[in-house]
Amino acid sequence: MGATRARERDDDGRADVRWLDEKQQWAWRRFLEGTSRFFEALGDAHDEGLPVTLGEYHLLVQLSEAPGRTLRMSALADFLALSRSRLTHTVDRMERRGLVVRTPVPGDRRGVNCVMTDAGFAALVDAAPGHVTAVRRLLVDALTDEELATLGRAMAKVADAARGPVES
Amino acid sequence: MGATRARERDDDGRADVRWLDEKQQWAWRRFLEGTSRFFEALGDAHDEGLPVTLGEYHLLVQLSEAPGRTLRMSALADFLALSRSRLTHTVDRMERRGLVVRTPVPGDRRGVNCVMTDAGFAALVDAAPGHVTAVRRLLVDALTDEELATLGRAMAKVADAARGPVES
DNA sequence: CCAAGATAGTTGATGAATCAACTATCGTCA
DNA sequence: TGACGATAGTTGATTCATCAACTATCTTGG
Repeated sequence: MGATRARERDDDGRADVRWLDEKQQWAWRRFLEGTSRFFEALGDAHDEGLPVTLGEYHLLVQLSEAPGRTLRMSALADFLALSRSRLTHTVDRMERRGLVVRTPVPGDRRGVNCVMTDAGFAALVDAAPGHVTAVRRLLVDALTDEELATLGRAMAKVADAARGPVES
Repeated sequence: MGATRARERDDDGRADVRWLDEKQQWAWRRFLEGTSRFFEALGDAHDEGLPVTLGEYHLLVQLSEAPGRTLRMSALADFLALSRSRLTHTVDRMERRGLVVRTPVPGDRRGVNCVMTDAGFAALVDAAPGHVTAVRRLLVDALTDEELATLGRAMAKVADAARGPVES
């Protein structure tokens, strides 16, 4: 529900949709194109030269910051905004390559911990310079400090807007 | 080259990587999480209730604004920042559903035009209210006018940064 | 005019994402 | 205690994206 709501336009016309004005449309399209090109370019930077993909990199970053370099699957899924299923498959692949291992969660026999191995940490260390350099070139250094700060604030709001209203 | 460059750290250490400071890192992570959640939520809004996926919607929008509701495959790929291959497959699927048709390009026998059908236009009209409502809720109405404007300007710069520096 | 290279688009194989269905464990309330 | 719903995670089928290889046409320099 929610986003689906505005679709009851069949009974008596287009209803009360508030379209975007020029400026809004412009900003929205810039956002769309910018994110698309940004993530494509960043992904390319990882594919050609770095030992882990962008998604794997973010997963390793989360683990590297967790106590014991360990995080439950569910916590990892939340942090990375990934579906459980997708995380399972991703961790499968990374485990095969020896970057992480699965261990049982002590207190809860349903739970599975994902633990970064030394090889995983090495891969992270290996990838970090190229990653950061790319993020800098594509985002941080492309903007003024104010723009970057505003971007951060704005995207925090957007994340909130997207996180909450699944229901209601 | 370029993003790949910073990976020659094997000979004498970490080299001269400029890491991100606190604020930069914060902004970057907000950007990452925000975009991720935004596109997931917007995609969901399309999946549950709207007749076309988000990607198909954008394709139809481009066609709807082109003269004759027609665009060459290559132009479409550029506008949408899609690979040729991906566009071919996407148009395959849409053509099977009758949303677009392929026709030869008059002057150039290599070329293929993608033409929106009436059914395609109807699907666009059908999807538009729900789409716009979702974009509003998730982005436009979540921000102040200034934030949105700055976001647009910033992302235009990001798009530039990502578009150019493939080479060099 | 023609050979070489560029451009346009497709194809099919491989790998990744998604979805629904499933097992297992946990928590709680009667 | 034991039944029921919620939570944790996996599985396998399907759908989609990606990549390299390929055909066909066009363009340009000699």
